[in-house]
Amino acid sequence: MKSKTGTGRKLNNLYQSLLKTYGPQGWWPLINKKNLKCEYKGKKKLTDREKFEIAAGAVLTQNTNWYPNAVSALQRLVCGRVTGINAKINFPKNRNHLTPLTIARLTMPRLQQLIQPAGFFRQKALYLKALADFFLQNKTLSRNSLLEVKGIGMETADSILLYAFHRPFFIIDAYTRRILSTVGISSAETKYNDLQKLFTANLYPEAELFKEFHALLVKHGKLHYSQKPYGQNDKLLKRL
DNA sequence: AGCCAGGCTACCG
DNA sequence: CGGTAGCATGGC
Repeated sequence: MKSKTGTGRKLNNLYQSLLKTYGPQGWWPLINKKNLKCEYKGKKKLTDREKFEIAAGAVLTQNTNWYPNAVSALQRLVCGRVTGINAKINFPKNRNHLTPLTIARLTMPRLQQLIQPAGFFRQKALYLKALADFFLQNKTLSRNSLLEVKGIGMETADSILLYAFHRPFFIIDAYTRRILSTVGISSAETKYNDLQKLFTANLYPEAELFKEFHALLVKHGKLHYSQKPYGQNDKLLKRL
Protein backbone atom coordinates (compact mmCIF):
# COMPACT_ATOMS: atom_id res chain seq x y z
CA MET A 1 0.00 0.00 0.00
CA LYS A 2 1.26 3.41 -0.87
CA SER A 3 -1.02 5.20 1.54
CA LYS A 4 -3.03 4.61 4.62
CA THR A 5 -5.86 6.70 3.27
CA GLY A 6 -9.34 5.30 3.43
CA THR A 7 -9.36 4.35 -0.21
CA GLY A 8 -5.97 2.67 -0.15
CA ARG A 9 -6.83 0.72 2.96
CA LYS A 10 -10.17 -0.35 1.55
CA LEU A 11 -8.65 -1.50 -1.72
CA ASN A 12 -5.95 -3.44 0.10
CA ASN A 13 -8.51 -5.09 2.38
CA LEU A 14 -10.69 -5.86 -0.61
CA TYR A 15 -7.84 -7.53 -2.46
CA GLN A 16 -6.76 -9.59 0.52
CA SER A 17 -10.32 -10.70 1.23
CA LEU A 18 -10.95 -11.68 -2.38
CA LEU A 19 -7.69 -13.60 -2.63
CA LYS A 20 -8.34 -15.43 0.59
CA THR A 21 -11.89 -16.27 -0.48
CA TYR A 22 -11.30 -17.37 -4.05
CA GLY A 23 -7.57 -18.03 -4.42
CA PRO A 24 -5.50 -17.20 -7.52
CA GLN A 25 -7.64 -17.10 -10.67
CA GLY A 26 -5.07 -18.11 -13.29
CA TRP A 27 -5.58 -15.33 -15.76
CA TRP A 28 -4.92 -15.21 -18.67
CA PRO A 29 -5.60 -18.79 -19.92
CA LEU A 30 -4.44 -19.85 -23.40
CA ILE A 31 -5.62 -22.52 -25.82
CA ASN A 32 -3.49 -25.68 -25.83
CA LYS A 33 -2.87 -26.39 -29.50
CA LYS A 34 -2.68 -30.16 -28.98
CA ASN A 35 -5.97 -30.80 -27.17
CA LEU A 36 -7.58 -27.34 -27.54
CA LYS A 37 -8.06 -27.09 -23.80
CA CYS A 38 -8.12 -23.61 -22.32
CA GLU A 39 -5.61 -23.46 -19.48
CA TYR A 40 -3.33 -21.10 -17.60
CA LYS A 41 0.31 -21.81 -18.29
CA GLY A 42 1.70 -20.08 -15.21
CA LYS A 43 3.86 -16.98 -15.15
CA LYS A 44 6.14 -18.08 -17.96
CA LYS A 45 7.30 -15.51 -20.47
CA LEU A 46 4.81 -15.20 -23.29
CA THR A 47 5.69 -15.67 -26.95
CA ASP A 48 4.63 -13.05 -29.48
CA ARG A 49 1.94 -15.40 -30.74
CA GLU A 50 0.58 -15.89 -27.23
CA LYS A 51 0.45 -12.14 -26.74
CA PHE A 52 -1.61 -11.90 -29.89
CA GLU A 53 -3.89 -14.67 -28.68
CA ILE A 54 -4.54 -12.75 -25.47
CA ALA A 55 -5.33 -9.60 -27.44
CA ALA A 56 -7.67 -11.54 -29.74
CA GLY A 57 -9.34 -13.13 -26.72
CA ALA A 58 -9.85 -9.70 -25.18
CA VAL A 59 -11.74 -8.64 -28.30
CA LEU A 60 -13.73 -11.85 -28.60
CA THR A 61 -14.95 -11.71 -25.00
CA GLN A 62 -16.30 -8.16 -25.28
CA ASN A 63 -19.77 -8.23 -23.72
CA THR A 64 -19.68 -12.00 -24.16
CA ASN A 65 -19.13 -14.99 -21.92
CA TRP A 66 -15.58 -16.33 -21.88
CA TYR A 67 -16.96 -19.86 -21.53
CA PRO A 68 -18.08 -21.15 -23.91
CA ASN A 69 -18.46 -18.35 -26.44
CA ALA A 70 -15.07 -16.69 -26.63
CA VAL A 71 -13.23 -19.95 -25.95
CA SER A 72 -14.91 -21.87 -28.78
CA ALA A 73 -14.08 -19.06 -31.17
CA LEU A 74 -10.45 -19.16 -30.02
CA GLN A 75 -10.35 -22.95 -30.40
CA ARG A 76 -11.67 -22.71 -33.92
CA LEU A 77 -9.07 -20.08 -34.79
CA VAL A 78 -6.27 -22.17 -33.30
CA CYS A 79 -7.16 -25.35 -35.20
CA GLY A 80 -8.36 -23.50 -38.27
CA ARG A 81 -11.66 -25.29 -38.67
CA VAL A 82 -15.20 -24.98 -37.49
CA THR A 83 -15.83 -28.56 -36.48
CA GLY A 84 -13.82 -28.56 -33.28
CA ILE A 85 -11.33 -31.21 -32.32
CA ASN A 86 -13.00 -34.14 -34.06
CA ALA A 87 -12.37 -33.39 -37.70
CA LYS A 88 -8.92 -34.36 -38.90
CA ILE A 89 -8.41 -33.03 -42.36
CA ASN A 90 -6.88 -30.10 -44.16
CA PHE A 91 -4.74 -28.74 -41.37
CA PRO A 92 -1.45 -29.97 -39.90
CA LYS A 93 -1.57 -31.29 -36.36
CA ASN A 94 -0.18 -29.28 -33.49
CA ARG A 95 -0.31 -26.12 -35.48
CA ASN A 96 -1.67 -22.89 -34.18
CA HIS A 97 -3.39 -20.72 -36.76
CA LEU A 98 -4.19 -17.87 -34.39
CA THR A 99 -1.46 -15.56 -35.63
CA PRO A 100 -1.57 -12.01 -37.01
CA LEU A 101 -0.57 -13.23 -40.47
CA THR A 102 -3.21 -15.96 -40.62
CA ILE A 103 -5.95 -13.60 -39.48
CA ALA A 104 -4.81 -11.00 -41.99
CA ARG A 105 -4.98 -13.52 -44.83
CA LEU A 106 -8.34 -15.07 -43.91
CA THR A 107 -11.31 -13.98 -46.00
CA MET A 108 -13.98 -12.12 -44.08
CA PRO A 109 -16.68 -14.81 -44.53
CA ARG A 110 -14.24 -17.46 -43.34
CA LEU A 111 -13.16 -15.40 -40.33
CA GLN A 112 -16.78 -14.65 -39.46
CA GLN A 113 -17.61 -18.33 -39.66
CA LEU A 114 -14.73 -19.28 -37.37
CA ILE A 115 -15.60 -16.79 -34.64
CA GLN A 116 -19.37 -17.08 -34.89
CA PRO A 117 -19.86 -18.65 -31.42
CA ALA A 118 -18.38 -15.53 -29.84
CA GLY A 119 -21.36 -13.47 -30.97
CA PHE A 120 -21.21 -10.05 -32.67
CA PHE A 121 -19.16 -11.97 -35.21
CA ARG A 122 -19.40 -9.48 -38.07
CA GLN A 123 -18.08 -6.63 -35.94
CA LYS A 124 -15.50 -8.76 -34.19
CA ALA A 125 -14.18 -10.08 -37.50
CA LEU A 126 -13.43 -6.48 -38.47
CA TYR A 127 -11.86 -5.84 -35.09
CA LEU A 128 -9.62 -8.92 -35.37
CA LYS A 129 -8.46 -7.79 -38.81
CA ALA A 130 -7.55 -4.38 -37.42
CA LEU A 131 -5.82 -6.03 -34.46
CA ALA A 132 -3.81 -8.31 -36.75
CA ASP A 133 -2.74 -5.31 -38.82
CA PHE A 134 -1.65 -3.52 -35.66
CA PHE A 135 0.59 -6.43 -34.69
CA LEU A 136 1.95 -6.81 -38.22
CA GLN A 137 2.81 -3.13 -38.48
CA ASN A 138 5.10 -3.39 -35.47
CA LYS A 139 3.90 -0.04 -34.23
CA THR A 140 5.09 1.31 -30.92
CA LEU A 141 2.91 -0.16 -28.22
CA SER A 142 1.10 2.34 -26.07
CA ARG A 143 -2.38 2.86 -24.70
CA ASN A 144 -3.00 5.55 -27.29
CA SER A 145 -1.76 3.47 -30.21
CA LEU A 146 -4.02 0.62 -29.10
CA LEU A 147 -6.99 2.96 -28.76
CA GLU A 148 -6.58 3.95 -32.40
CA VAL A 149 -7.32 0.36 -33.43
CA LYS A 150 -10.94 -0.19 -34.46
CA GLY A 151 -12.72 -2.21 -31.81
CA ILE A 152 -10.29 -1.50 -29.00
CA GLY A 153 -11.71 0.73 -26.30
CA MET A 154 -10.20 1.55 -22.93
CA GLU A 155 -10.99 -1.72 -21.20
CA THR A 156 -9.73 -3.87 -24.05
CA ALA A 157 -6.60 -1.73 -24.40
CA ASP A 158 -5.83 -2.08 -20.71
CA SER A 159 -6.50 -5.83 -20.85
CA ILE A 160 -3.99 -6.21 -23.66
CA LEU A 161 -1.42 -4.01 -21.94
CA LEU A 162 -1.78 -5.83 -18.62
CA TYR A 163 -2.20 -9.48 -19.56
CA ALA A 164 -0.28 -9.67 -22.84
CA PHE A 165 2.46 -7.12 -22.19
CA HIS A 166 2.69 -7.19 -18.41
CA ARG A 167 2.25 -3.46 -18.06
CA PRO A 168 0.58 -2.14 -14.90
CA PHE A 169 -2.66 -0.71 -16.32
CA PHE A 170 -5.62 -1.46 -14.08
CA ILE A 171 -8.70 -2.71 -15.91
CA ILE A 172 -12.09 -1.20 -15.13
CA ASP A 173 -14.95 -3.43 -16.16
CA ALA A 174 -18.66 -3.42 -15.38
CA TYR A 175 -18.21 -5.57 -12.26
CA THR A 176 -15.45 -3.35 -10.91
CA ARG A 177 -17.68 -0.30 -11.38
CA ARG A 178 -20.55 -1.93 -9.52
CA ILE A 179 -18.38 -3.21 -6.70
CA LEU A 180 -16.56 0.08 -6.18
CA SER A 181 -19.74 2.13 -6.09
CA THR A 182 -21.36 -0.35 -3.72
CA VAL A 183 -18.38 -0.14 -1.37
CA GLY A 184 -18.70 3.62 -1.60
CA ILE A 185 -15.28 4.25 -3.09
CA SER A 186 -16.77 5.75 -6.24
CA SER A 187 -20.10 6.75 -7.69
CA ALA A 188 -21.97 5.61 -10.76
CA GLU A 189 -20.84 8.71 -12.66
CA THR A 190 -17.11 8.24 -12.05
CA LYS A 191 -15.36 8.01 -15.40
CA TYR A 192 -13.15 5.17 -16.52
CA ASN A 193 -9.85 7.00 -16.21
CA ASP A 194 -10.74 8.31 -12.76
CA LEU A 195 -11.69 4.83 -11.57
CA GLN A 196 -8.42 3.53 -12.92
CA LYS A 197 -6.58 6.27 -11.09
CA LEU A 198 -8.11 5.10 -7.82
CA PHE A 199 -6.23 1.84 -8.17
CA THR A 200 -2.98 3.11 -9.63
CA ALA A 201 -2.68 5.93 -7.13
CA ASN A 202 -3.30 3.69 -4.13
CA LEU A 203 -1.55 0.45 -5.07
CA TYR A 204 2.01 -0.30 -6.06
CA PRO A 205 1.91 -0.56 -9.86
CA GLU A 206 2.84 -4.23 -10.06
CA ALA A 207 1.41 -6.03 -13.06
CA GLU A 208 1.01 -9.33 -11.19
CA LEU A 209 -1.03 -7.61 -8.49
CA PHE A 210 -3.20 -5.84 -11.05
CA LYS A 211 -3.80 -9.09 -12.98
CA GLU A 212 -4.89 -11.02 -9.92
CA PHE A 213 -6.95 -8.17 -8.49
CA HIS A 214 -8.92 -7.69 -11.69
CA ALA A 215 -9.55 -11.41 -12.13
CA LEU A 216 -10.76 -11.62 -8.53
CA LEU A 217 -13.10 -8.68 -9.02
CA VAL A 218 -14.61 -10.47 -12.03
CA LYS A 219 -14.95 -13.70 -10.06
CA HIS A 220 -16.65 -11.92 -7.20
CA GLY A 221 -18.73 -9.82 -9.58
CA LYS A 222 -20.07 -12.88 -11.39
CA LEU A 223 -21.31 -14.26 -8.07
CA HIS A 224 -22.83 -11.16 -6.49
CA TYR A 225 -23.02 -8.34 -9.07
CA SER A 226 -24.65 -9.94 -12.11
CA GLN A 227 -28.26 -9.24 -11.35
CA LYS A 228 -29.99 -6.40 -9.63
CA PRO A 229 -30.02 -5.36 -6.96
CA TYR A 230 -26.25 -5.57 -7.15
CA GLY A 231 -24.34 -6.79 -4.12
CA GLN A 232 -27.47 -7.80 -2.29
CA ASN A 233 -25.99 -11.04 -0.99
CA ASP A 234 -22.41 -9.85 -0.67
CA LYS A 235 -21.07 -10.64 2.79
CA LEU A 236 -17.47 -9.99 1.87
CA LEU A 237 -17.73 -6.29 1.19
CA LYS A 238 -19.51 -5.50 4.41
CA ARG A 239 -16.37 -5.99 6.45
CA LEU A 240 -13.90 -3.70 4.77
C1' DA B 1 -39.09 -16.75 -21.83
C1' DG B 2 -36.17 -13.35 -20.50
C1' DC B 3 -31.87 -11.81 -18.75
C1' DC B 4 -27.03 -11.80 -18.78
C1' DA B 5 -22.16 -11.85 -20.61
C1' DG B 6 -14.44 -10.16 -18.85
C1' DG B 7 -17.70 -3.63 -24.65
C1' DC B 8 -17.35 -0.77 -28.67
C1' DT B 9 -18.95 2.15 -32.45
C1' DA B 10 -21.97 5.30 -34.52
C1' DC B 11 -25.19 8.46 -34.08
C1' DC B 12 -28.39 11.36 -31.68
C1' DG B 13 -29.96 15.76 -29.02
C1' DC C 1 -20.66 16.56 -23.93
C1' DG C 2 -23.68 12.45 -22.18
C1' DG C 3 -27.04 8.96 -23.53
C1' DT C 4 -28.32 4.89 -26.23
C1' DA C 5 -29.49 1.48 -30.22
C1' DG C 6 -27.30 -2.07 -32.47
C1' DC C 7 -24.41 -5.84 -32.59
C1' DA C 8 -25.35 -12.12 -31.81
C1' DT C 9 -24.35 -16.26 -29.51
C1' DG C 10 -25.16 -19.65 -25.74
C1' DG C 11 -26.34 -20.75 -20.80
C1' DC C 12 -29.23 -20.51 -16.98
